[in-house]
Amino acid sequence: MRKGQKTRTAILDDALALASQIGLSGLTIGTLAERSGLSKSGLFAHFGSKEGLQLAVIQGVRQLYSDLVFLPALQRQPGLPRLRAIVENWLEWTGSAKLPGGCIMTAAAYEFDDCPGPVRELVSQSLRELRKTLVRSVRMAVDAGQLSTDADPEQLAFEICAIYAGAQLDARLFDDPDARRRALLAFENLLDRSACAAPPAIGRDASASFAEKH
Amino acid sequence: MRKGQKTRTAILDDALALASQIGLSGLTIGTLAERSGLSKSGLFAHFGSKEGLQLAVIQGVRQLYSDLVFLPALQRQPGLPRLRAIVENWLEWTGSAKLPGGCIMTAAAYEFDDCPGPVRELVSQSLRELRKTLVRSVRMAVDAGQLSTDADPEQLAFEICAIYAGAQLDARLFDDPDARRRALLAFENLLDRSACAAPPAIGRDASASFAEKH
DNA sequence: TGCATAATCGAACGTTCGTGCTATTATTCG
DNA sequence: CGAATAATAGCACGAACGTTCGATTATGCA
Repeated sequence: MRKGQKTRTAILDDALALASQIGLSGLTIGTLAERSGLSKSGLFAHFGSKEGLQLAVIQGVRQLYSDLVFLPALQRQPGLPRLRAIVENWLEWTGSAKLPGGCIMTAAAYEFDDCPGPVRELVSQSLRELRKTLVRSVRMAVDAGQLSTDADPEQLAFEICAIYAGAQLDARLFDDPDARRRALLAFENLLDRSACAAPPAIGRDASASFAEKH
Repeated sequence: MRKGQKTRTAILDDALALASQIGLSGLTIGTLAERSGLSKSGLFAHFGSKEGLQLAVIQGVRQLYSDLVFLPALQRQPGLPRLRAIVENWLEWTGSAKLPGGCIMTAAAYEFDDCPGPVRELVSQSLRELRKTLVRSVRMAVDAGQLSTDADPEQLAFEICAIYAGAQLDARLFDDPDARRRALLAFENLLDRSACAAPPAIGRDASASFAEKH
């Protein structure tokens, strides 16, 4: 790898950490340069503009999402096990990624939702893809007979995303250590609702047991 | 009312609209002064500092919340009707308030969740109060026999907040006109889960009918 | 009406912002 | 090794930032 690429990667590592704390627009070339041990102009040359830096950060986040959330989940069986893995990985990916200030993508979504431009577009597209992945996972679970055919994949995917966004707030704004547990419980409640028409009698015990274990 | 108070109120109106689009830290004294037809220093004198302006904006949002979401809901019977009113009002309050760029409080929550200081504290405290109000409303519904005694008020309140946060993203980032409908559906699903142990047989029809109507 | 006081303005401060340039130092490869 | 090229530093720029202060105008009450 060329030297330039190496420093660019190093810069982005710092940029992700910084952006997770102060946001994408709060991210400043001066402070980032100082933190990375480069001159302002030296750092600037790597991205061409502040917007270029912001886009690079988001691409970095996408890469991390992929590596820490989706790829590991592919090891699990399609359907419910994989969907559960995605949600579990998702809920702790900022920890694994050593991001000191929570999910950059979610914060950017709220930050740029009314600021037209390439950044908003990239964030929007990224989250749409994530949503599609969730929808597909739910569909697989339905096809595998693990969720009821009455389940509404789009609605479920929406609610899963909502749970994630809510968990972020509880964890970071309220400093609530129970946020993850609460989110997982909400997720399992979601699955219960769409559970397969089970052997009559006390049919919801099997899926409810998961939430109790965690 | 003194003249000063009047202009201060006018400034805050513009500030709320602006902050809803570009965020609390994006909000700038220069642009706000221009938009309000005041000089920078003239506007500055009303708030003493940028942080003072930000705090005033959040106080303004709290006032609007109160006027548009909670107070009208107090007209309804305690319990489920009031809880439903809160959620419905909440989901459309930014529209009623003519805020062009979505919910300032939610955006501020993600913006400041890692930035210690009075702003973060005020946002955090405001959302905690909102949460408590929801918990109380759920409890009333339980006491009134409208929700099962098995219902977990804290968990329900968490999920309601999550739904709201999720709806914001769908509406503003995805420009999805179905966001509100989806959110209300998620809410009704939540209530279904905690529905009272009903006259056996097909006990979930009464509460499900609401979602179908909307 | 007159006077104390409140409200607003204008200009300036020192910083920091993003962004160009030109030079200089490193790295890569024939 | 030496030449071509990549990578970085240094410096400067205009603009905008939050903030201060003294001057000026408008307001409200005796």
